[in-house]
Amino acid sequence: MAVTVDLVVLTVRDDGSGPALAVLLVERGEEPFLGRWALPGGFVRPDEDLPGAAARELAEETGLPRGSVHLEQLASYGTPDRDPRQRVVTVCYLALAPDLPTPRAGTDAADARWVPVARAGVDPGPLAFDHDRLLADAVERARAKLEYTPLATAFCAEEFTVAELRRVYEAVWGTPLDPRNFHRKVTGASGFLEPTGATTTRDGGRPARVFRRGPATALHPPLLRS
Amino acid sequence: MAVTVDLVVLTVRDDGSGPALAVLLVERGEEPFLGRWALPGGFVRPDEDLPGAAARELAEETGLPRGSVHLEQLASYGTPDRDPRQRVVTVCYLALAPDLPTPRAGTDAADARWVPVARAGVDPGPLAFDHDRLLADAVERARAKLEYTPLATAFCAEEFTVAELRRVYEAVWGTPLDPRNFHRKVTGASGFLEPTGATTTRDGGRPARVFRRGPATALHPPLLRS
DNA sequence: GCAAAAGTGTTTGGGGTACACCCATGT
DNA sequence: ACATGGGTGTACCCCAAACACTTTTGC
Repeated sequence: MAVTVDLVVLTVRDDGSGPALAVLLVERGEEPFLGRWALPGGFVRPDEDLPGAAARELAEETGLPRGSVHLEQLASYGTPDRDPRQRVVTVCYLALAPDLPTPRAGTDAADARWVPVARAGVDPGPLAFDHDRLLADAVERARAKLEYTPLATAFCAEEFTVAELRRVYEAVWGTPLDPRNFHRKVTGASGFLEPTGATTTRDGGRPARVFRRGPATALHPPLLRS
Repeated sequence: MAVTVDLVVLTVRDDGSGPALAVLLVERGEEPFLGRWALPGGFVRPDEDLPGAAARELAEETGLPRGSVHLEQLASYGTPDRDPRQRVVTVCYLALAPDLPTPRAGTDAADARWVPVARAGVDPGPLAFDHDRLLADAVERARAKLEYTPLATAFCAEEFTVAELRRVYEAVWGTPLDPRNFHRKVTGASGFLEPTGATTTRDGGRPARVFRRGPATALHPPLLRS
């Protein structure tokens, strides 16, 4: 029985009509499902643990330093026929990254690119294996986690403004938020944001204060989608 | 590489000082960790999926009909040295059951019993493998899920009173709750409880209305520990 | 009657939404 | 001066905590 890790790498990037949630997909260069789009992933090696395997695959696909990406286990999938070659149990990981350059294709992939989640699994057809389901589960988990954890900062650069953080929430949830109330809520949640003291005018208008993520691991009170 | 499922089976039962959260443990009858207490579990067979393997192990250990127990996947653990025999990745499942008779020992277990979670891993020493960690993760998940899902009903018999449901929450969370506000909240959450029309005086005092679980899958609004 | 538990009403405070308003910059 | 976005103040509403109070049984 083989064990793999699959990665749902999400980011927020402009898709032509404003910031949108996007997922990293690779075009398979081998059978099965040759030519189909799939989540990046690969086999767990005998000497590495599960988070280690996920981090290795992530580094191979994105070339990112390990510390700059949030990585968290989601769930495992092991239907006997999910891989036609042999019995494979896969452990799915969720990775959240700031807007990255277009990734390079990994060793066993023909191509790799960011795809808006609204089009993934639809536009060039369903994903390989059961990856449509993995992706749907991951997106729902990410949406829920933004409510009660400071995870949205994982989509931002190290330093960011409240408006940039708000655009992350709006992209992931797909809803517009009131800028004034959003500002009050996130600056009021203790440990969520730490002011750097700097300001920026990169968004135009009055200069915005610049923050970095604070030490909090949960949001009190939570931000609700309502 | 081998794949197993491990089960954290939780129930609420009287431990001498009122209702308390308890976990099903088995005494290992084989090496490794012979004589130590552990979570029930076993290898996934080549022809069964992960939920199927969990349900089979659960039935072998408790003898319960499959429909009466809530079963949900928690997480996977695969540190290379967690089993001294060979590389094993385990998928941990959480099962919630109403108060059951003392279970029979399974095929490869010397003994099986309910242990209050406060004593598990402490009283006769640490559990086998990394099961202390699995248990801690599972208990935290169960506590969190009671807040925003109707899962507490899985600890109750098919028909129950509001007070019985409240004692479940108090046992799992370890906090006393105001009976009046609790009553208003659970009866007000749409789809949580369905009245049967019957009443009972098994708790003494004024007769209590009897309920069964409703169709809701999430609680609006949630019950918060705060 | 009295104890015990079920269930309801009422007060009060905190947090959410909606939105008016002011602030600080670029052009 | 004006547009643009940052940030604050405030009124209103809903819900949750706290607790007084009524209801319905067993003994």
